Amino acid sequence: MARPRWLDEREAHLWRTWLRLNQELPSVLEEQISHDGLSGSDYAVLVPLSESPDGMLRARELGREILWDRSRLSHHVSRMEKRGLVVREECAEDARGAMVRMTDAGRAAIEGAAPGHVAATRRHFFDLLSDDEVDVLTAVFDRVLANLPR
Amino acid sequence: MARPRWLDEREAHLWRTWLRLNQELPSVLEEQISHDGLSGSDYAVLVPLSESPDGMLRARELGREILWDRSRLSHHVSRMEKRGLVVREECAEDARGAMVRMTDAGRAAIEGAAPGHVAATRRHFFDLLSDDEVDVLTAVFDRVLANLPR
DNA sequence: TGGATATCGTTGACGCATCAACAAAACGCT
DNA sequence: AGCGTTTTGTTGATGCGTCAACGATATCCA
Repeated sequence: MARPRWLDEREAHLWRTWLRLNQELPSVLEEQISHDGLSGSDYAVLVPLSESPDGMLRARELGREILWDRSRLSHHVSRMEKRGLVVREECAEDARGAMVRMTDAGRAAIEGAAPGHVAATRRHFFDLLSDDEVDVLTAVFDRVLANLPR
Repeated sequence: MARPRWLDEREAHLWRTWLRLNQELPSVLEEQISHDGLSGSDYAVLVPLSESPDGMLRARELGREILWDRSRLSHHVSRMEKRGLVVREECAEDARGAMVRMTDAGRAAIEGAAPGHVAATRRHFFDLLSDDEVDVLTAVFDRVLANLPR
């Protein structure tokens, strides 16, 4: 760890590109989502809710899905609640728990935003990839993710 | 744009993995950098400065390199200045401009942090990639980046 | 059963990012 | 030269993310 091998030119280029892409692509997609009155965070919260049976998840579960800590989720749910996108309810089987339920307005919001978001995702990402490249990226990302701590 | 093709299962998997990786890998690396008393933002600012001739860049240039807007850079430079990592100086050829110069303490900080950061980058990323995969990722990322608006 | 421990969600404080407004200086056009 | 426009950097207000502390409940284990 004291004197690691430095990155060679190819690696350095890839790394810079990766960093740049991670800054720019999300911000382009965020901007697209915002046209429909949602932030990227709103969208992240609403997706798992929309995929769940009653549009409802326990806060803990929801946080686990999107990798948010409890505090961040609680704060953001409060804001979304004020805007009428979700509501909190008591958790039947665990009195500590809180359920987060999507409102009709919430469902309408994400259903309105999703097509544009998917289209943007295609336009800026998938349309530019060959099938083989999708395979390589999937393999690499899965491997890197699996190797991360925790 | 009204009814785009939805993502198929392969694409959806890759997309979720990509989102997850973009959340987790930076946070793992940030945590590593923070061991050396720097934030990821500090590091981002110090890298271009350390690569520039006198450890000095015009604010505009610096912001362009790391894709930060002026306001963010100005605020962050103010904080770094208080901590003695950089100093502001007047710009000779443009009286509007501001130069940002790395102090000795700033150089010491990034030189102290860089080896660990590079090691972490290897451990969590490059060590897991084959040469061919580096090539594919480079090609893909360059292409995606070139296709982004602006 | 009871007391220690762990988990869950909320809250308030703080730091950082973003946005709009601004002043100063440079540029462009006639 | 002169006036409008553009660029540059700073500032203050606002909103979000993170952290530590907390009360409430559930779980564990003797």
